[in-house]
Amino acid sequence: MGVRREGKALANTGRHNHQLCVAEALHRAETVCKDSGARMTSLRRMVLEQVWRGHDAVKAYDILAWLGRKRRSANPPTVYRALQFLQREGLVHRLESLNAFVGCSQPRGNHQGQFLICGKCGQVSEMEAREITRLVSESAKAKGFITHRQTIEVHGVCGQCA
Amino acid sequence: MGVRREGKALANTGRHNHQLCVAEALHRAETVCKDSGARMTSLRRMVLEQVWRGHDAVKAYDILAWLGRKRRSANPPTVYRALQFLQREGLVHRLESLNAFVGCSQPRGNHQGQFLICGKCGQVSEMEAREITRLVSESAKAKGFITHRQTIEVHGVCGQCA
DNA sequence: TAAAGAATGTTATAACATTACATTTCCCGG
DNA sequence: CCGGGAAATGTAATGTTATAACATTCTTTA
Repeated sequence: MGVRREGKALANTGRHNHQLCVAEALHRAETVCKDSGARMTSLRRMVLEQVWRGHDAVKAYDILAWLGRKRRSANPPTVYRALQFLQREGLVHRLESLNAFVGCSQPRGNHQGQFLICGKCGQVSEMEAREITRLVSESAKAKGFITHRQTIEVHGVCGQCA
Repeated sequence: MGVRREGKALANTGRHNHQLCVAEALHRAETVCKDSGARMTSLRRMVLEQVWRGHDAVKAYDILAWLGRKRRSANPPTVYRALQFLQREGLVHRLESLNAFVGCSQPRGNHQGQFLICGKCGQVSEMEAREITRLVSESAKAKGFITHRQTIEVHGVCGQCA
């Protein structure tokens, strides 16, 4: 595993003011939910806030541990249900190759992203290269395969670390 | 989960003679190991054979259960170690989005594949579209990111099922 | 053939995720 | 305002996936 951040809850990552990222993410969440008629409860807000504690991928059980300190009840289903909800609303993505979650900063309906995962600092950034999505779909189609969903996760080293 | 095959060990999948696939896979394995100086033991052969019981993805614990019937000792590390070895030799791939494994039919050194996973029949086929690999690397590079490894898994419906 | 290194055995536990059912909260029509 | 139904959350148990740590056996080769 690349990096440990448990408990620290650093406010700044790299050279930006991360408070702003969090605030924006929470605000987007309100908007998205208002639009879709979904309920943005306080539990879900807390989970989303934890997902956005930084720009690295966050483990369900880390969220659970943190939640345990803030409220009486916290069990796995609590966290997994909230994460599922946030995924449905497009506010959070699951990274299959890490068993972890990351916030989405462009939660427009149903987009396919590609994820760049830095092995040094753990930061994850999301690309949305429609050419890639298209090329993958077409290549699959050429083999008679109809694409529903693409999982594209790139492991390597980010610009800051290189 | 798409499909159950546990225990059945069908010889034919679709319209082909699967015995042949298995035989070829085992033969390739011998060659690959001879070339790399690695040891192809009987345990590893058995695991590889199970991975090739069909063209769908195989779970580590299914292999474990099967192994348990064939030999005295079978514990998780037995299987995971064999799978790790087979991955190193390029004979097997891990599908991150399924937590499962699939045999590789073109085990030339260090290739990057893309996997087409049918949600109906469970069959997995591997593409090796160098354009995709290239486009993904370049897109990442444009963001300052150096690619080491790509995980590309496409979920959808295969030609036979459609 | 003995030492070294590779492979496997063995026990235990860590890490990740879901099922099933009970209770509470929220919202809406009456 | 209030009662019924749906959504959300609580709770306990368990299922699934994976690794750590150390002991033993096997294989190669000097």
